[in-house]
Amino acid sequence: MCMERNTTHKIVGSNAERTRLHNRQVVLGLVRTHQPVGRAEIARYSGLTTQTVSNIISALESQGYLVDVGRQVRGRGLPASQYAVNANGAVAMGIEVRPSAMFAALVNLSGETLYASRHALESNVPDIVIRMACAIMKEAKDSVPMAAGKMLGAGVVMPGPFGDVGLSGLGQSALQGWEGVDAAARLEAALNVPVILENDATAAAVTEHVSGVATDLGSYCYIYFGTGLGLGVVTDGKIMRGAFGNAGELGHVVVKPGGNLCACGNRGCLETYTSRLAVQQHMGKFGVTIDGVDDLENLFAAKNPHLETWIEQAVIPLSQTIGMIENLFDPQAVILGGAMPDAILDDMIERLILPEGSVSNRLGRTLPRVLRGASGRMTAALGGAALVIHDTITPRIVARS
Amino acid sequence: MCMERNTTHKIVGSNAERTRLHNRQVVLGLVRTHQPVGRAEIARYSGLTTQTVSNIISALESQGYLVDVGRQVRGRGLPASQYAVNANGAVAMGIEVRPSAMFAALVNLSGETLYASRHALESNVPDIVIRMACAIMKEAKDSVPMAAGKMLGAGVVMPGPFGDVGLSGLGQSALQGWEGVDAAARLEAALNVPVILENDATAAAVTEHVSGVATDLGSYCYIYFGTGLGLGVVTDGKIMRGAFGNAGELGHVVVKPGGNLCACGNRGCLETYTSRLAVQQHMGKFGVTIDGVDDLENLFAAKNPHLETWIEQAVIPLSQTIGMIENLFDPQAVILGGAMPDAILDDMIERLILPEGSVSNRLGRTLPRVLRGASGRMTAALGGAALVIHDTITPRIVARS
DNA sequence: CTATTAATTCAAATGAATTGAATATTCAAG
DNA sequence: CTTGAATATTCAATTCATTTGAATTAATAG
Repeated sequence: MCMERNTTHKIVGSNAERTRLHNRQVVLGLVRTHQPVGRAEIARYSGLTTQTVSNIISALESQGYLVDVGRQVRGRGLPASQYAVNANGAVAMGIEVRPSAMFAALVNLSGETLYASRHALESNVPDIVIRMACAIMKEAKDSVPMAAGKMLGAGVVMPGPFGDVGLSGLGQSALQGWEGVDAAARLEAALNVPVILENDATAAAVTEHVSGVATDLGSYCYIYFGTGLGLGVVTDGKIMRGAFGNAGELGHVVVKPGGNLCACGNRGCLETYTSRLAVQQHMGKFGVTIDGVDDLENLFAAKNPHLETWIEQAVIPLSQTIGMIENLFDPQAVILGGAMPDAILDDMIERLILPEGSVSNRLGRTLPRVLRGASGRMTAALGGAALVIHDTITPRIVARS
Repeated sequence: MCMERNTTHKIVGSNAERTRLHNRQVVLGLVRTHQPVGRAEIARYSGLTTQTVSNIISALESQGYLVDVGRQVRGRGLPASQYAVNANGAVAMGIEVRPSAMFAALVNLSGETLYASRHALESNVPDIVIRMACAIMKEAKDSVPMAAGKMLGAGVVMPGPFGDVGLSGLGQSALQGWEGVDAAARLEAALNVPVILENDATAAAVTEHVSGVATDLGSYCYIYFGTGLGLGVVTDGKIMRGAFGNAGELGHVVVKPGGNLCACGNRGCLETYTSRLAVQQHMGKFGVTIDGVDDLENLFAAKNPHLETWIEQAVIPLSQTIGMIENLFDPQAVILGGAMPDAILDDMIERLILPEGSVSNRLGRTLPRVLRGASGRMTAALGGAALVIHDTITPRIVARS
């Protein structure tokens, strides 16, 4: 039971201004993935004329998004002036709201963190959260003077699912007092910058696209270990949110009919086997309490046998789930990340027994089927910022060649 | 092991012509979903000016896509001229290629079938298939003279998965001699019309959008009972194909770890419980052979107890799967259809025990969670045609409101 | 040293949407 | 019954971004 998410997608007409915006994004996106790169080359990639690209690149350069990195002699003809994205040409704020704390990060166009913080929350009602968000924003701006006038917006990450659905109110994750609140609008008004609202898994997935292992991927899935277990999906460069913004509720997919009883009422939910909650419960049985990622990291480094047992068991439904994701989404790769130590994620990936019967089990593939993504407690906050950057970088029209 | 599918999506720039094309599609799509409707109303929906909409509608009318259905007095002001799509303003061909036969349909803009046929195939090597496709095309044109000059293209449906993947060569469904063949290009050259290549489930899903239960839906999933079991996914009006065109391999999702052994090597694939293959095998145990949809229909009408037992059992993993689909894709609805009799589909839907723990189990929903779609042996062929129509009707830019 | 190749820029043209004014038709008020 | 407000549509001129075609710059090949 959380705030409503407005995911109404409206079909709209296009005009010269939209065209311009779109082309700017196309050019920026192509420079990002091909940098350093010249105008003529971008023209070839984009299908635009060199003249158009030239105009756009001049504009982007004078606005500080791109930098000229000198000419590159490559055969005959006039050597092309090479351009690259100007890392500090713009910044974005990412704010993750959890029930008892807020995590925030200020990130630049290259995904580098310029500021990060954690603030405790006495309460998570809208007024308090919004006031805290403003304070954080101010603090970030003060500590990074360079960011002045370069703020693209804020990506706010809140626990899903959104709206009043069968999985709402499953305890720990819910925020109070947000029912029926238009969170994006309230935050936008208070912070005075564009605001994007998103769930943790999707935010994390986009981080990987902006600055991570998915930089060159257009279609991939991100399994996010948060409080529960989420799936962020990107297909053809587009984020998949679902009709009501609740796509990717991976934790409550049933992997073992008649298995463990889950808080949602189903039996055999993946979350009861493979998630932070699951590992906490498992370790609890042996009198070990886990408070954060650090605890897990230490236990793993100490080769705690109970933890190893858990991993061995957790990897079985996880392998099955990855096979399912592959067959349903046919991604270029599946990424694992979130609030799990890198070492454990790496270990899990090594132990996976990926099913042969999968469309991702293809001859001649070079990319591994499963990759490790960003992890740590800042992941979701960074993802919020990444979403904002993604929005300025990625165009919305994608046409088949 | 089937032909390669070119699903490379390229980011391209926009220009005046693309803008025009896009806006034409926007207008056509909005007229379709709101017909009968006036110019000013479309302007409001689309965000375009009335002048632009007026120009586009005039053009579409003179090209025969739209028809003026008279003025409608609705309060003050000049009564708006109402427009509707001209059902016979354009037609599309749908061709399904199966190992031993080809099914074809000629369909108009409203999704009405103007011609349908079945042709046996001695062999399914490219040359034979392509020659047959040309013959069918000619036959269709001859039998529907009205179609002359109105052919938008052909949608060719072939069994997936495409490429050399872990699920290839699972027997009955494979076509021979198509390895590495650029099927779309070959067909396009031979048929001399634009060709879209697609798998059965996706094609069926699009049928529902063009003329079925999904006319007003932007995000939905279609569970297709074909030889195997496929999932067609549409999110925000966009077809989800996956990175290699193989998204939606629902049949090989594991619903019961350690369960039935599947031809793909996995254990507990959904296909071994809920599919045409599964019902055939089940009935075979009792000496009943099933050759087509008709056989199933008769058995069901006769209340065959073995068939009823199968349905009872099949519905359990199906319910679980629908829950999974809901949680992963968050669709407005899940549609069931394909090579299963309506009566059986309806019965299955009635018997479903949909999980409570699903993001689709939302308060105040009006649409049922599961709908029955088109069925019958022509479904996939009709879907091919629907894809072509969808392509002319649906714009590719979708922006958030 | 000259011809060729390639990148970039300059200037004018094009195409589609927008803007603003004008016209047509109905409803409602006096 | 007349007049004014509301609504739909059209006409004409303008705007905006891209395209087109010619000119300029700079490197390599011969």
